[in-house]
Amino acid sequence: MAVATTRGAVTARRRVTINDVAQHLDLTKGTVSRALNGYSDISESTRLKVRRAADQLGYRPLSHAQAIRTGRARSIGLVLQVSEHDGHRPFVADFLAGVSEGASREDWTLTVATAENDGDTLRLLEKISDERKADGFILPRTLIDDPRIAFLRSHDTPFVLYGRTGEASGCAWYDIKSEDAMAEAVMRLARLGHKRIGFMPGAPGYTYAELRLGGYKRGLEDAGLPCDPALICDPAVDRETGNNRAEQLLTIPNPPTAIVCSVDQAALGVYDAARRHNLKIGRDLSLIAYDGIPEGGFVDPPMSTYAVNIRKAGERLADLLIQRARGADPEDLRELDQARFLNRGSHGPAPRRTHLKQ
Amino acid sequence: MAVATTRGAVTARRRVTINDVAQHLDLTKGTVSRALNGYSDISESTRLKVRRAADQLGYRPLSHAQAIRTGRARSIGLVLQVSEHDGHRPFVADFLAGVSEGASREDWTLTVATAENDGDTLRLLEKISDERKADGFILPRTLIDDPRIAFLRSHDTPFVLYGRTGEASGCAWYDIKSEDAMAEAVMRLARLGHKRIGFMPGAPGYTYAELRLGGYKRGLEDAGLPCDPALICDPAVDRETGNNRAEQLLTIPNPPTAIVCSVDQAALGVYDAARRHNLKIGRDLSLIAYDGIPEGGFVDPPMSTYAVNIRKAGERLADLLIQRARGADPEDLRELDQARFLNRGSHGPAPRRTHLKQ
DNA sequence: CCTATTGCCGAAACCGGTTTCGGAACGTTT
DNA sequence: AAACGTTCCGAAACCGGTTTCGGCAATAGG
Repeated sequence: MAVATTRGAVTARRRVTINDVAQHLDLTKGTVSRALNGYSDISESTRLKVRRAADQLGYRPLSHAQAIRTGRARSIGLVLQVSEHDGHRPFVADFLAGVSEGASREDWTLTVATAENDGDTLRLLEKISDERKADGFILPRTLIDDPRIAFLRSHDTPFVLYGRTGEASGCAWYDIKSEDAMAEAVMRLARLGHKRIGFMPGAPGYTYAELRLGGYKRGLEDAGLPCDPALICDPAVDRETGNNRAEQLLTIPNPPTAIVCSVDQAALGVYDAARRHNLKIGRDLSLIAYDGIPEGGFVDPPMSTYAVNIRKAGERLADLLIQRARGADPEDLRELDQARFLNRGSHGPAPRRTHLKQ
Repeated sequence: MAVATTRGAVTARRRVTINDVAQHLDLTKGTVSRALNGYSDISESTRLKVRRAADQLGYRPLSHAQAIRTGRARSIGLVLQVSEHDGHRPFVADFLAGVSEGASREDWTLTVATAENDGDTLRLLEKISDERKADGFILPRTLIDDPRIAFLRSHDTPFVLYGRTGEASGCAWYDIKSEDAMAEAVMRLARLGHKRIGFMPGAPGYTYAELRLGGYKRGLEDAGLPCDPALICDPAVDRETGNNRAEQLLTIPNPPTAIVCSVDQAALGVYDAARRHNLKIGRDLSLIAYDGIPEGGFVDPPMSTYAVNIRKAGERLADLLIQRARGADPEDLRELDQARFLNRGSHGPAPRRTHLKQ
């Protein structure tokens, strides 16, 4: 008669434990463990015998049995904050793929949780960390003043930031030089004859928003153009707000002939506003944005933008976190990468005379 | 002098273990454990004392220390297959939010991995299951003949399907009655006077595609319309293919005046094709799709579609899996839900005469 | 008043690994 | 031949929990 197991099925196939392997070879489990973990006090011949027997018997150590002694669960924690209207959602799949790839390369796994707000996030970080379901965390979307950092520090839990931060001392991070992209975008437009170049900032509070605004200003400076505060609209990260902010920019006296957007999603709204004003994007109004969302390729004309390899970001972050959890100095764990320009149809020479209704 | 800990920092705050709690109360750790886990052989007064002391000391059991004896890691496994061009990507964030919510409600967590192909998927399922990083799996996007099912069965690992399957005996699942939505869509269009209603199937091999096609056919039958094979185009799940398939439908003799799409993303392609043919969606060509992606609200006119509460799906699936892992009979773990119709502008009365170029 | 039952907790085994320690076997040096 | 050093493995402690078992004391029953 079949025996019910804890797994809920009726077959009674017992797990192969390290004891089974040891018994099969007439060794002790300690020896088997050391052999499999590459200790130097095991002879090459027994090491081989053990590895072969383990493979043959299909032995796979229980991760939590290992964790109890080693203290490491071999798991990366990731708490995603998914707000209702969030332009960053499309990236989630790619980002996960990258982190997962980077994790499994070192034989780690990924523990994911989602939070609605900041309080939730901290609560989840604490729980996952306290129960040691993860050995450390990747913190996406770094804030200028990020409560997660202080929190994890006080909990003595390793972490790696996706995005630099203000007080970054002792922090490991990976980031894209989006400020360079913004500066370069301004230069491109300036070279095409644009004198009035508007800017649409990203969500306030986030480090990237500050950096990209700085990049825009640097670009103006490099191009020898004045910085007119009226050309910098209010922040936008989604299509609808982007639409409104573009409206704001297009109705000032002497409106811009080009707009640089911090975020692709918001740039989609610029298309809407342009249509309303009878402006043809790429001819009457130039546009360069940032992120590289797939939708940017489908609009008419396709959007010129700086694309981020979000998957690679995830991969690198996973690698950095694992090193950090293994004790590496955070100061040595910092990487910067750059975005790739997608030269498409949304930017062109400055129009002779402005087509804008004044 | 500060002592370096395994966590990589320099503070030396030792973890509070069950022994600390026991010692603090002058009890044994066994008693503390039983008190915290609600055993009946512990008096109410000590139970209270223990719980209070645990809270006060900040005791939180190590999940893997528990797991080693109980055999349960309290973790839901999820292997996502993220192919390059995948219409299902936008859902990932919502789906994760749902699963995460359902998991944490029972104090479980979520272990996620991503795979490139079927082989990868099976390999990851095996690894995660063998190492017991997860107690069971949620299997999204059920195939008619799904290799994951046989695999997990043979590995004696619990699972719950998102989507029914062919040979579903002994399987737990959650699904949306998308076939009903398709049938209803056809009825709506028929009531609006449409006689020639086309259908764009979803990805072959998936259960949902088969079911939705069936729903379409049932709808025709209910409406008393003949089923013309020429009105059923080849499958499409992304915008570009949808565009091509729509072209296919619009160029047959006596083309349809309405199209029902299995997938929103593909329906976006129908907009492109219609524009090319100078057909105004909602007037010259009616369209009803399925999924409820956000982009559907931004196209012109907004897309009429059946929206799925993907977050709720994740939540229910998490709940079902946990029950399954706790030993519940899979036959009792089956739920059906329905999609909600978003009555927007992409469908309308059948045009008097066809506007299509023949 | 003695026995049977019940309530409640201590003691110890147990889960499946890892790591430390000591010592047997063998070769090398004086 | 004795002293010493290496190589390699067994034995046992250990990690932090859970679960089983047995026994003491208080209560109930006859």
